[in-house]
Order: sequence, then structure tokens, then C-alpha cells
Amino acid sequence: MTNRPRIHRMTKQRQMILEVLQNTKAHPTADWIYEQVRQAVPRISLGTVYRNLRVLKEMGDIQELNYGSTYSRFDGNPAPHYHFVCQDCGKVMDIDLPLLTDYDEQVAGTVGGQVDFHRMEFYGNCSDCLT
Amino acid sequence: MTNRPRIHRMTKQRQMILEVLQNTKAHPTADWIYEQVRQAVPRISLGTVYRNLRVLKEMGDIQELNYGSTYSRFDGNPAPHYHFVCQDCGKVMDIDLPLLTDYDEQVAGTVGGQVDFHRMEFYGNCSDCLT
DNA sequence: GTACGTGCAAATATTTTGCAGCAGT
DNA sequence: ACTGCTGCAAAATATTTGCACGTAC
Repeated sequence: MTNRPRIHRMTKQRQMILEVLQNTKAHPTADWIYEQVRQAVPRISLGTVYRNLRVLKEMGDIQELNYGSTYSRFDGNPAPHYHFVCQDCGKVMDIDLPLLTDYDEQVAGTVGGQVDFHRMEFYGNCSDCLT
Repeated sequence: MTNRPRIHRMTKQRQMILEVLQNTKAHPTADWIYEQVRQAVPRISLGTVYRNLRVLKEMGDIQELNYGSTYSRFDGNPAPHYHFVCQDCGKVMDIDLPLLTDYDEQVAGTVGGQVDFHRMEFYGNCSDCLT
């Protein structure tokens, strides 16, 4: 019994959440997204935001990040890329450097499994927090 | 007013938590550690486990990992190394490959900040979950 | 003896979910 | 019309914290 593929509808809420995420470089939290979308869709609920973030992630339109926090951040750019996290202010920035794709094969060899993708995060202090 | 450095005591609880963590390759959760330590120190509380994990992390004896989960995992090996995460069974394994330390400088250049360290996680299926 | 650590329980913080009505296709 | 989606509120999950007592140094 293979289950019929789920059909996704493009609601006003889902549309807005995706737009907000695609128009910021801030890698925001669910709550920040909620506050933004609320300005256009006042009666939206936080539960709806979470549900849509999960669906958008499953559809491959966004990605979820959780770097050393108790909460998740979301990225409107689904293409693999690395991140820099400032340990002082918590800011997350995109890193514009080529991916180390060759490493995946080596890792697959040492663990004896299959590697689909990898992630890399750099930690330190951003220029604003160096003084 | 610089505040006097905090002096850490080695209690039976802290000792046991560190030992449990150093004697497993499982990258366990706080709750798993709690259950293990409970066998030696029955009246220990989960709060104490969390408090000690934070202290041990601050002292640089262990590290905290949170890879796409709602909970943290802990690693008794404080030396930097990469991890492989099985997307099927959730297992976390150590990767025994050289660190890409040269990359830190390049990233520092592109973000205009200072890079202290980086992390890298590989995602895929472990040999047990390939069938 | 001092002050850090502990157990306990309650509080916080983040995310998920049941349900009845709404709405995209 | 069918079935996915929403708002609301309550529940679930993971972690933190206040307090009075205990204990390492």
C-alpha cells in the first residue's frame, strides 16, 4: 500500500511565509517570521507558521538551521551553502565559498555508508562585534 | 569590577557524568546520561545533569551537538572532529579525517570577521540502514 | 567556614497537535 | 465536492531555575 502523494495548496499564509523568508538575509526564527507575516495576515497563528515551515522544508523550498541554540532558524535559500555564526550577537551570515563536495566520498568510505550532503558552520566574531 | 573566577568542585555527580560521556561512542542525550548515572547515583536529578553538562562544556571537557533535532547530544571528546549523522536511525558517528583548518582564514576574509573554529556534519545513511 | 553543588518541583521556551470550520483546486 | 489548511487552545518536549539543605575544598 503506497500512499498517494500529498497535494500542496498555495494559501495566502504559505505564500507570505515563503516571501518573507526569501526577502531577508537574516536567517530568522519562527517567531520573527510570525511577527512579520502578521502585518499582512493579522489572524495567522504561530501554529500555522510552524506547519508551513515544515511543509516548505519538505518541499525543498527552504532549509532549517539549528546552530547551538534552543530554537531553529530558517533560510529562504534552499541551495547548499555554508554559514558563519557570530558567537557574540548570534547573527548568521551566508558564506560565499565553493562547496567541498569531494569530501563526501571520502567520508562515505570511512563510515561505510552513503553520504547525501554535508553542512559546515564557522564560529567566531563578526566585524561589528570585534571592536 | 571584574568578577572573581568561579571555582569548580569535582562532585560525585559531575565525575560520573563525565565518565559516562567519556566511555561511550554514542553521542547521547541528557536524558540517556541521566539514566546511566542514576544507576550509580540513584537520587541524582535531571536538573543536576543539565547543570553539569553546561559546566563541563564551559570548562572545555565536552562538547554539545545539535544536528537537526529538538534536543542536544553530547560528546565526551572535546577535540574538534567531524560527525556523520544517519538520517534513518539518527545515529551519530565520529569522522576520522583531517580538519580543514586552512578554510577558516578564507572565511574570515570573506565575512570580514574572526573565525575561531568550524563544524562539519555529513548526512546520509549508515551501513546498517542501507539494507 | 565558605560558597559551590544538589534534589525537588515549578517555571520557561519552543514546537506540535486535536478539532471544527474555512478555502484552494 | 473533496481534502488540505487555518485559528485557537491545549499538550508535548526539552531545558532552566528558585530555594533550602548538603558537601567539597
